[in-house]
Amino acid sequence: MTDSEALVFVVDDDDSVRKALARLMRSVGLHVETFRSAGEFLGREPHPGPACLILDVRMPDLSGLDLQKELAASGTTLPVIFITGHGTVPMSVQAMKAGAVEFLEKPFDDQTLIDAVHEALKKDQQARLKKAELREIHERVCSLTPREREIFGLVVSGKLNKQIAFELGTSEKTVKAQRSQIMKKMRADSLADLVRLAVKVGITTSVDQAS
Amino acid sequence: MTDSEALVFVVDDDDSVRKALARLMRSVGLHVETFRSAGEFLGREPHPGPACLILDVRMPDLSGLDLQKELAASGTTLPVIFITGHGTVPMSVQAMKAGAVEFLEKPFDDQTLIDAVHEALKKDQQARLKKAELREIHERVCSLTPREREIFGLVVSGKLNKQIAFELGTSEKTVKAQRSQIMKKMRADSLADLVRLAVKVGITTSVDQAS
DNA sequence: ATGCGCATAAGACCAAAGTCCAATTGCCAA
DNA sequence: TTGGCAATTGGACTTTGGTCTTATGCGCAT
Repeated sequence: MTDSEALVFVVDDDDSVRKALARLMRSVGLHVETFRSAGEFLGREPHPGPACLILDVRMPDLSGLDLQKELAASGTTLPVIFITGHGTVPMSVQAMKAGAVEFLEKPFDDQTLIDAVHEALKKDQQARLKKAELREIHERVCSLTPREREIFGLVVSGKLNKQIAFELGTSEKTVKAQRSQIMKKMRADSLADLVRLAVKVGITTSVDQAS
Repeated sequence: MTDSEALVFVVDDDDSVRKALARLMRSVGLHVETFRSAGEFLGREPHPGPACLILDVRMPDLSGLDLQKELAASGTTLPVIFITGHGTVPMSVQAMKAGAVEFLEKPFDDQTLIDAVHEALKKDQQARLKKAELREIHERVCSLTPREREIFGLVVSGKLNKQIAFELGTSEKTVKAQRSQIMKKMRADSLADLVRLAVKVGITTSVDQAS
């Protein structure tokens, strides 16, 4: 699985900045794609591999902070590094609160930006791995029939087959049959595995006991 | 369980600022304790209830950012709100990276600070609840004998009693006996519960299967 | 030395879970 | 309409887990 290489997006309305950043990134072996506006960036199709975004705060139309908000709202979890010529404290605080990896004022040290980019890419890679794992599990959950999903929840809540049967108004036999179906479909080798899968996708039918 | 009330710590070397902040906090019904230096604050004993810290960045001796670092290093997870007269972007970025709730420049809006304090207290409360839960579970784990802990790990990894017995070179009978001891001591009503407890305290003996 | 906790283990027994096979019903799609 | 699939259930049987009781050997502390 040679997944595509790391990619750095640069969004800045200043041509020379874009060129300089692109050169810098390429000088350390990173692929770059540049955009002159937030809107232009939003038009592109998603990148399959690890990526991050270097973003100028001040831009015509949509500002960098607006774009960050936009991305978050659309569920895109791309790590963002801000650069700015005239940054203010409130601006940087807002950006960092919204999850920015770094907020750099021009002129900045090249190495500082490169370090930030590496950190951002690493973060994205981890997020992707986690997301992929969750998607995989979720897919298995989706392969369950509605009834099986229901029983799934009851099983991982620690209920006995007979209890489940009673609650659902069916027979214990049925529960057993579906239970093994669930184990197959979820590819769980043991109840312990099944519970862990349920925890990962946040399935908690029963009352999560407080101390 | 009437746990003690919320408490706001203020650390600032300026007398008038301390007084003003104390008055502001009291005006919204919050208890306050003020300190004129980081060192003085570090000398106090921990507060049992929800708390947060309003911290001036620039102070003689230990700066606010240093104190924040100090606290983190000592395992204290007190939410911090920074206030400063002459803040810079790098300063605020550092503070936010280190987990600060807010970073405000003087003069700031009273309500903004109050909102931040409430947010910080809420955060601390949640952190305390989570920590208390973990401590409780950890205590139960500590009540297990070394052998029981070992079996605990194997049980939640999904192994059968007979497999566990084989791996440990004992008999299945023994494993069963200790297994029920474990369930009692951990106060788990089912294997599912036990697995969830194990997940919470990060017990993963077996290979955590990747997709 | 005497007792206690821990690990060990056996027997007896029951409850629960898993497996294999077989069969029925109901609904959707070809 | 007819075939297929999901959901349902039963029977028979094995394996596993859980409980209770009882008992032994060991090391540590009083």
